[in-house]
Amino acid sequence: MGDVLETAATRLRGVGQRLTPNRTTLLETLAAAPGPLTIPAIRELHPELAQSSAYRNLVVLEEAGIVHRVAGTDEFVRWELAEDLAGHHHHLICASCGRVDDVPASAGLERSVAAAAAAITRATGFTTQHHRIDLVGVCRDCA
Amino acid sequence: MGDVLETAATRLRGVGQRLTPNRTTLLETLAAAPGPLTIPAIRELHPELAQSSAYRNLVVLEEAGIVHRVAGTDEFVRWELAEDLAGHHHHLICASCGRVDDVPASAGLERSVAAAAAAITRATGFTTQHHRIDLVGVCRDCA
DNA sequence: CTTTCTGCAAACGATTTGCAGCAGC
DNA sequence: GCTGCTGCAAATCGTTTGCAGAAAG
Repeated sequence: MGDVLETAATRLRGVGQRLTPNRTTLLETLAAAPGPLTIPAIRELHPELAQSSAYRNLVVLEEAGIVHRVAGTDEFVRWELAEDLAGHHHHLICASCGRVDDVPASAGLERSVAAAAAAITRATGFTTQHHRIDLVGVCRDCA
Repeated sequence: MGDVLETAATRLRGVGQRLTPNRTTLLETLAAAPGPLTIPAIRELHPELAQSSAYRNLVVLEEAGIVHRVAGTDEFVRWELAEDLAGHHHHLICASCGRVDDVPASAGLERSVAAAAAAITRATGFTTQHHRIDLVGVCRDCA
């Protein structure tokens, strides 16, 4: 975590920005979460954070390459730490309650995806930079 | 295609609705597309379709299990035929132009995903119903 | 002091909805 | 007729932005 903040400070400075208290709060919140969070969820944990600051700072953090925007199933955008800070992972999406949790990527699966991506590049000319795997189902709590 | 319309008519009737000209247009457009479409894209192909009718009818078709809503990278929701009508596939998402194309799923990859899903159920209690794999990169045209 | 950051309130834009008229049964 | 469908225009709501003051360097 201290690591995340330090990296964040460096990357922000590289874009001419500072690591402010609001931004620290955002990063600590995302780092502690089991999966990507919506802005309402973040603000529920930290009501003192003004809505506009949350939105604005997440955009700044995104431009600095520290956080990442994730599209879920519902109408809310979700945010998580960038993969080089949080590690590569996939998402478990509960179709019943909308909750999104991280799962570490398995080596076998990664290998299969890489092989498929290579075949696609050969066949279509599409170059894969990264991938996104979501398992949609029912979480333990909703079962 | 005639098949799709016939199935659609049946499923709509099951929900107390009809297969109208507007709905037929929507389904034909989605069936002919190489990937999921945004509503603006659909309306560009068929400007005679009123915006509200497009939104409203896609919701009806979704409730009837004929089409499916997919979240992309940009702010627009995209629509495609339900998987039992279009076949299981994954998505190539161009990070540069936002375009989304379908690719057939490879058997090896599907096997790996199934194995990973089984391991996750054992470890976390999450039950996977289906999955979503997106390869994000640069399409041939943007390269 | 200059520049960035903040929070309020207003603006934006994709999507949804109310309503009056039209079409299918 | 009754019920559902359509299109217009207005409302909704997550998100973005303008602006004036506060904080950092």
